[in-house]
Amino acid sequence: MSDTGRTLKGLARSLGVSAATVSRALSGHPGISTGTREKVQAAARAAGYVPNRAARALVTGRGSGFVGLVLQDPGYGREHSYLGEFVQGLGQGLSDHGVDLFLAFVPDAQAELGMIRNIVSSRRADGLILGRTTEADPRVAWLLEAGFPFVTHGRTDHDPAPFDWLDTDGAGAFAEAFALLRGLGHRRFGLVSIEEPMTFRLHRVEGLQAAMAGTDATLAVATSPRYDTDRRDRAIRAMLTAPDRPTAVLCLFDGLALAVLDIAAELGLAVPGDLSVIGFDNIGPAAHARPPLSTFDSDTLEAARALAGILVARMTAPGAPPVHRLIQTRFVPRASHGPAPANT
Amino acid sequence: MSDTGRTLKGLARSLGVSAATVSRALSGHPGISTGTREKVQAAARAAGYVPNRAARALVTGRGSGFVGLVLQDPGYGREHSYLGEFVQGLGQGLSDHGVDLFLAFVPDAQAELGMIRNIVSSRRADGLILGRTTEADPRVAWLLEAGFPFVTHGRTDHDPAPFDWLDTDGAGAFAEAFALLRGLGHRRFGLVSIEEPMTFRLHRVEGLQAAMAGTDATLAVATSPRYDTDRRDRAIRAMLTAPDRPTAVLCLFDGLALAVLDIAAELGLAVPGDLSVIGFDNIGPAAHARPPLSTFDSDTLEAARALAGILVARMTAPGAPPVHRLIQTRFVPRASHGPAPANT
DNA sequence: CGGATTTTTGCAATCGTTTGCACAACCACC
DNA sequence: GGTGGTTGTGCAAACGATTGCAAAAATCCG
Repeated sequence: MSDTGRTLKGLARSLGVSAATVSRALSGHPGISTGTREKVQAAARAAGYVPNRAARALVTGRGSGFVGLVLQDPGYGREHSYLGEFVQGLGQGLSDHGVDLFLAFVPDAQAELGMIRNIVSSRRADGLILGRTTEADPRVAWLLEAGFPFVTHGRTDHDPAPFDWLDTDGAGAFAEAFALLRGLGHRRFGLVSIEEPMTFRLHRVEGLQAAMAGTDATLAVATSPRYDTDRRDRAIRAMLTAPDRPTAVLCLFDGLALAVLDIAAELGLAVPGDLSVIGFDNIGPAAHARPPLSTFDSDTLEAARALAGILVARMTAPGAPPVHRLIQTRFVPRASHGPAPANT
Repeated sequence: MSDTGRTLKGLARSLGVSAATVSRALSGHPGISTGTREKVQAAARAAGYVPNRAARALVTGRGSGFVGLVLQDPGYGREHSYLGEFVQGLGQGLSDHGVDLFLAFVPDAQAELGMIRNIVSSRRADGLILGRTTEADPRVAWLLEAGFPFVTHGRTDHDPAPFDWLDTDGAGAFAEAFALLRGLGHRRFGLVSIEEPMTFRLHRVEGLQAAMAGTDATLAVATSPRYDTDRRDRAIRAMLTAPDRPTAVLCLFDGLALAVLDIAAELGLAVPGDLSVIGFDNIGPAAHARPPLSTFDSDTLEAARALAGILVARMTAPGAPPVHRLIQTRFVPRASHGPAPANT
């Protein structure tokens, strides 16, 4: 047999010991003499032995060594820079713990749920990361019932949540943006948002409304389905051509803000002279927009890395109390906001 | 036992047949009567049975159902939009074939090679995708020797290559760019490039040089290490302030072109009045640059999807002749190029 | 130096699936 | 109703690792 060094058994044979001894020596189990342990470890290293993952996973029942991330195909849409950053952060965070990231792509929400079930049943992953949470998220409900380790990026309507989550403080950011613009003399505000019941929308809007409460500021809202650019543009155009158009517009995320910038230019509105615009996320194009977009940086990379850490901790200690982490954002002032126009 | 429906054996027991029969019925093997087959399939569906991947992989020796992509950490640098698009394309292409994508992150080239060896030895993946090839790529050499299925995005110096690759026709694009600018009256050209021996650099530069041969056009070259923005900016600045500065600059990729745009603005050079700039890749920010960047679109998403298809084909037919695919680029004319200045 | 104790090691079962081979059942034909 | 040929099914041995339990070896102690 030529499997010397490739398999446990082969390695054991070439050393004249049993497979059990080799296994214990390599995994640092007690009950192995220091001499044998060192001999085995040296031989394993020399032979370049790497345990077969499938075999290990099979016997231990867990330990595929993967963490899964299920992505809806149009979900991250053309938001590739976000996806790239998120994935890279996760990968970095996981590789510190010797875990690999596995990605599954599905066409829609229903397929996503099916895929999650499939992953759990086939034991293809030891844990899952859920992005883009909704208020009543069926994925969360199912995983909770299945008792499978997971962490969400974003909150749901559970309170307190019996699972781990990490979220960015959108409410705080929007309150901060309001205060800033208010201080610059703005009184008529606009909000460009989406229709989907994502929790990040909820929190940002609530943060804004809470900050506005008690002031004499007004709010016009433009919403559209997330991936319908036509309706989005129509809604924005309507908002900007209304009689009492806002002088300051907050956008749920940068993609919307960039659209506002384009439409403002098309309508002959000067930014920030006539109109202030503030986004959220600080995606790549924001810095290169005309004018460069003022926005909030949520450090996706770092958030993803933290998510990875939380999940790994959960997988190793299933019983630990849930971890909830709210990440503060950082305002990135660029050139798309300024004082309210004089004639207001 | 409560494993009815969760495992093959349990399913078999509840049906009163043997595990072998269930296995054959589900995997469509011949020699099973239609009646039993349908009964088994129905029961499996009803019970939501999903085969355990580890067990299957263990017995078949292959078939972990994963394809691996190893990424160097600073490798894709801040090029997250590229990474996101690439990963998404791969995922889409693979999921069509029931294969999942798995990502491993490593800090440097040496670790990457180690990781590849590790993946192959542990049978964690059935195939690998290699990005960012260099001319003499050690990963390729090793995988070739190991006889492990892989496909590269980009060529190496093998000719003809005894493996599958897919690449974008950078030579063609740069020749096209030269012809275009030449037709607009430009005679003094600049090239902003990097120092690393990536094959995409080689091909683009060769394409440009071949197109220039026999003309009276001149070429100034600015190079720097890929991720050293200081040296990059100094090199660009030197090129643009030289006595006979170029009137048209080709950039190896968009990131460099955006830097050229910034530096030109800083130096008071009008684009495209004084200087034409053309990039490559058509990344997100290119469309939002000032002025919007003329560039070449290589449709990363589609390329990645094609890569996935090539790899799956290779995994199922290891002996087939190597596939080589050169993807044509599409010029995206925007506002950063124009006729040569009059006083030249 | 013999027995008790502790250490070190090996045996064998197990995880869930696939698959070669043998066997049972059925049909048809002479 | 034997013989021969299909067909459909089950038995059992893998795949490569982990681990409870028992046996063997080493150590200790009086």
